[in-house]
Amino acid sequence: MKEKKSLDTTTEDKIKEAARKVFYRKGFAATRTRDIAEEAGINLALLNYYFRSKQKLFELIMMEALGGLIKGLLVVLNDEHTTLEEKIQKIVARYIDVITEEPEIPTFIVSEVRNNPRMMTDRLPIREVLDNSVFFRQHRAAVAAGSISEPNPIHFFINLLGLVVFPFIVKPILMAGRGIDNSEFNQLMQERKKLVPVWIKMMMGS
Amino acid sequence: MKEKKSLDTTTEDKIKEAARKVFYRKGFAATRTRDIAEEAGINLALLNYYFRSKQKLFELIMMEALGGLIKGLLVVLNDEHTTLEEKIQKIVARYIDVITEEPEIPTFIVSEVRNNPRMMTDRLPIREVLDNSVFFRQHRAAVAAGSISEPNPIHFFINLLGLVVFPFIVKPILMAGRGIDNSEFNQLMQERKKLVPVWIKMMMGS
DNA sequence: AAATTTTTTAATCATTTGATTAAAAAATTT
DNA sequence: AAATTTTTTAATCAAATGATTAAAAAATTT
Repeated sequence: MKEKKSLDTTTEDKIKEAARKVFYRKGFAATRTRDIAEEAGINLALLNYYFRSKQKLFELIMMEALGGLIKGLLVVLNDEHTTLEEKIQKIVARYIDVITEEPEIPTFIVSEVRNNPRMMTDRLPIREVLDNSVFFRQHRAAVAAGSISEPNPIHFFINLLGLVVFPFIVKPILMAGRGIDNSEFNQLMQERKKLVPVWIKMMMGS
Repeated sequence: MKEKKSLDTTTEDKIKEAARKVFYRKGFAATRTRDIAEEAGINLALLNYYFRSKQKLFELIMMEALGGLIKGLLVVLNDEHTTLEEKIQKIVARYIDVITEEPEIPTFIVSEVRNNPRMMTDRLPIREVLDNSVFFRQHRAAVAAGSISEPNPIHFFINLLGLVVFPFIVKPILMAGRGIDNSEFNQLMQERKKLVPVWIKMMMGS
């Protein structure tokens, strides 16, 4: 019989959280299993004891990261009771909040997908899910009705996502290159919760 | 006396080009010096003979990449004889062309700057150069005149850059997740040469 | 063409790194 | 509390990897 013994956290969780932190910050290739062990304050062998290998541990972290982001998105995207405009507001606000909590996640995903693009496709049928979403049905309807001028949903989606995510991707450059510190950056992102939906409306609207 | 003996290319250049290719694709940490040697078709020891170390070779590639991007930008940004609007058009068109030639460069830079943010600041005084550019003088003038509604130049610049660069960053996701192939992607980017300046005007204009 | 310098190669080193093992320690069951 | 199972540790392995060396080959100079 297995028992939950969450005196603080279990060893397994400590390792997973340490791995997440280090992988997010440095990526798979630059991460040493010893970095993770040290971060978690455990013996190196425990990592392999609980997770078999660095690769396996990494895949777990990556799938949880992708899964978390996508699941949250789909809930909003498939809400039958909100307008397109409301969905945009929700997506923007939610993603800015989620990524503010874990600012390294976009670069982490982008970097790792570069090395292994099949990661995205092999496990999740993104395309079908997106195309059949309420969101894109509403988008097509808006295009047909003439209230959205740019007909290509790819441009629409890239712009929406880019205006939200790109600032986090260049955050290190902004912080190093301009004199922007963390709280200043976060304030800018909070501003964008209101700004991005307005901008999108201005851009894509007729 | 040194002689140019460009029978095709010199060994040194072969190594540098191979290094560029491999570093761009896989990043510093995931690149093995043996990968570079193989790509260049040379003996491994030659890499160290010509460039001392992997690290030195990498820094050379990175500085050339950054330098190329920034130098091209500054020329446009500081042209006294073009309007703000014309500058935006030029920046968008130029960057889309340059990055289309070398689509991996944005993710390369973003990934590596994450691991070493001081790379950006230590060698190039980005901040001063940007703030004193004709471009931002014109931007401030446009804000003062009321023809641009969003006063914060950071938002302005992030949006401009993001609308251009972000698609390339998520290109692997688009190609894997959606059924977009290379020529389709490039066509979309060519479309954006016209679209982005219009969008920017709609977004940021009053 | 002999001498010298530059370039290239094969072999090897020393470290790093992911992973395993055998034994100790702790927890759980009987 | 003895036996068993689970968790943790220290030591070590084998492969990968950045770098060096000494010698060979090629090019250049004298």
